[in-house]
Amino acid sequence: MTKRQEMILKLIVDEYVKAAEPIGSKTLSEILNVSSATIRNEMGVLEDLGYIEKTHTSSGRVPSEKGYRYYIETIVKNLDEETDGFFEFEELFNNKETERDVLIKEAIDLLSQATNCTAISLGPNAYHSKVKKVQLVPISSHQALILVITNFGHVESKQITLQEDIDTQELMKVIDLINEMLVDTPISKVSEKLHYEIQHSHIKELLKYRDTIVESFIEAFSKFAQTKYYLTGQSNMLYQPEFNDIQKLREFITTIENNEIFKIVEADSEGISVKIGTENKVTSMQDCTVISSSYDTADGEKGTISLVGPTRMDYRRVIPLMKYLAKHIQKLYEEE
Amino acid sequence: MTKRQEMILKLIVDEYVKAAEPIGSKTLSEILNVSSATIRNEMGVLEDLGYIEKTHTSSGRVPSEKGYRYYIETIVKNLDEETDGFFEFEELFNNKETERDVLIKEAIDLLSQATNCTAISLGPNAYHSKVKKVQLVPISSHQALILVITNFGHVESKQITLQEDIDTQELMKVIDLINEMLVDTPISKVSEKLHYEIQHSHIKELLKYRDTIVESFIEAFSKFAQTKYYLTGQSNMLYQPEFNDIQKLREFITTIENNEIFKIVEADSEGISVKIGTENKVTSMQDCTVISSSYDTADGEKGTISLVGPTRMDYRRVIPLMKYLAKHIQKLYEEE
DNA sequence: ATTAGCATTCTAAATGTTTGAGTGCTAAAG
DNA sequence: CTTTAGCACTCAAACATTTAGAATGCTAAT
Repeated sequence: MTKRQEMILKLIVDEYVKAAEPIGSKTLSEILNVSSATIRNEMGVLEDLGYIEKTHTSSGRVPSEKGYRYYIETIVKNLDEETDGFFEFEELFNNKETERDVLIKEAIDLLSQATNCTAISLGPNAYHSKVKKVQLVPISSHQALILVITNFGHVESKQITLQEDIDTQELMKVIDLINEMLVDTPISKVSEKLHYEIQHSHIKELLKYRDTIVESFIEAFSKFAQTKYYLTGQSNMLYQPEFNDIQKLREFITTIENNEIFKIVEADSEGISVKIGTENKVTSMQDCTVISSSYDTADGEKGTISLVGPTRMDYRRVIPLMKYLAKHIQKLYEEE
Repeated sequence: MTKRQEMILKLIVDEYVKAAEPIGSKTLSEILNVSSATIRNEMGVLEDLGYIEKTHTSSGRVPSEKGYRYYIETIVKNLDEETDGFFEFEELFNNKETERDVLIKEAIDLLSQATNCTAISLGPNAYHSKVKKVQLVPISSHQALILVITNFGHVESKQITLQEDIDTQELMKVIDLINEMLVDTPISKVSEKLHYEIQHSHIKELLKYRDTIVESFIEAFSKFAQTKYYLTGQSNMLYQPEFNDIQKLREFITTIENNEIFKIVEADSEGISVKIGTENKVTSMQDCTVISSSYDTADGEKGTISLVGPTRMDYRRVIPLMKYLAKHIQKLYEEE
């Protein structure tokens, strides 16, 4: 591809992103100061190469998926890291007062607003955190609350109903033992350890109904494995012209409500990943691009932020922004 | 209104609900065994009275809001309480194993599925619960977790950062005092009491940085006041013909995403409330009906379940169902 | 009070017409 | 060999026209 052809491809992408309408030779001839016929010839070549397409015989050109791909790899990747210009975001991250999770949520809100796309944060789960403390709080004569706290301050609780004939003293002793047993155990190992130790300790004799209690514990622990997520800005996106087709709009909303969108988002995502159109496997998303950028937390988990929008999105702005955000969120974890 | 006119109104509503298309005189004449001309005369009367409308000069009739109102007040209200026929729901409520909150969530899911409407559960907040226990759990050298537990087993937590020069011993003493101070205090009174007592106790001298600590406490408590909600089934609803208008669809989604829907839902709602079309104040909802049914919890709070759907919905089935659900959810609270 | 009959009204779908933006190709000019 | 002017051609989108059918209101007869 010649330098000029690349320039034309770049312009087609840029203009199409702005206008949402096929770009004709006349438009480009005005920008490049060559005749429209020349542009047409060059466009013919680009079309043969598969970088651009017509929507019908006599329409202007739009970028193909291959065209976008080229644009991203060649043009966006070579941009100087534009760390500036993200003024609102900087302001956000400079506010040291706000809690980390709240900050992330706000950043995601802002992201969706700034891009008119749907933004998603897939928080790291606490699966590899360690147990800090296990506790039982009685709340009535036959109800109690199991509390589990991790070294990163996550709390999960599970209510249990106590059998009539249980001795509170005994129970407390059991909890103390369990506590001792589990402190500093990674959440992922809890179930295993609990089952094993109980066979070899004197809890076995201590408590008749230990099975139900232990199961309740395990249930409480299993909550840590659930990845927390936050999704926002669907409505921004719906006003984009690609969603003028009512059937597509419905399918998109359905996909989101059924959480199918996470099938796409969770996938691989080492660093930044851009999936254009049919590169996504979920059919209702095949007019969309999904950009995911992941970050590492201190405890070895990975979190991901993602952006879902029409294939026609402003990659030049969005990709650096996503990198910037992931970097800063990672920093939040490192500071802790 | 004569008996026959009422019958015709009922039929128009019933048929329109099924077909989603204006009902003509011919259709009804077949059902009622009178000529279409007779029906036309009666329809003329009903239209003059404002119960039905035409969509254009030569169309069939559709119920007006006034017509729906009459239908609900006169025809639905007089139905024998049809407690049966809610087979799937009964099954749900008979499962005594499941936790209450999960059960409500499942019921709401089923409700939206069974009606093709959006269903919402506005859980009671814990504003009037009482403090059962307050606790501080250190999670690192300069991080700690404030835990607050209510008599109904709700837990809220807030992470705090500890000043370098704080003495853990001192801090624990403060927490003990606060605990003593607050046990059995209703959440709604906590802030007041905390501020008052602290002026009159020796905590004042005990701890330099008590202000930040106290504020963190209050923040943790304030989380109880937030009403928890659950919303499901938007996507079901979008496939209804009233959402063929793309603009309406977009506005509806936006309203939901911005939580504006709660403006409508929360309102009054003693017992069951049915708001038809323009009776709702949010403009994007004026082709919808919102049905809310509330229940009392043991601790004097009110919870609400709501159903949002097109004005053309099957009131005969939905209204008894909503009553049934509210009744059974209330029972869940009473059993505890 | 009911109904048959009929002219009237209006929508929705099918069909035709016009316009303009854009293309590809050819042949001339640089 | 590259660029460009010129022209015939294509197609979508907007607009106008036609047609069929469903429903109406009204009148006059039952």
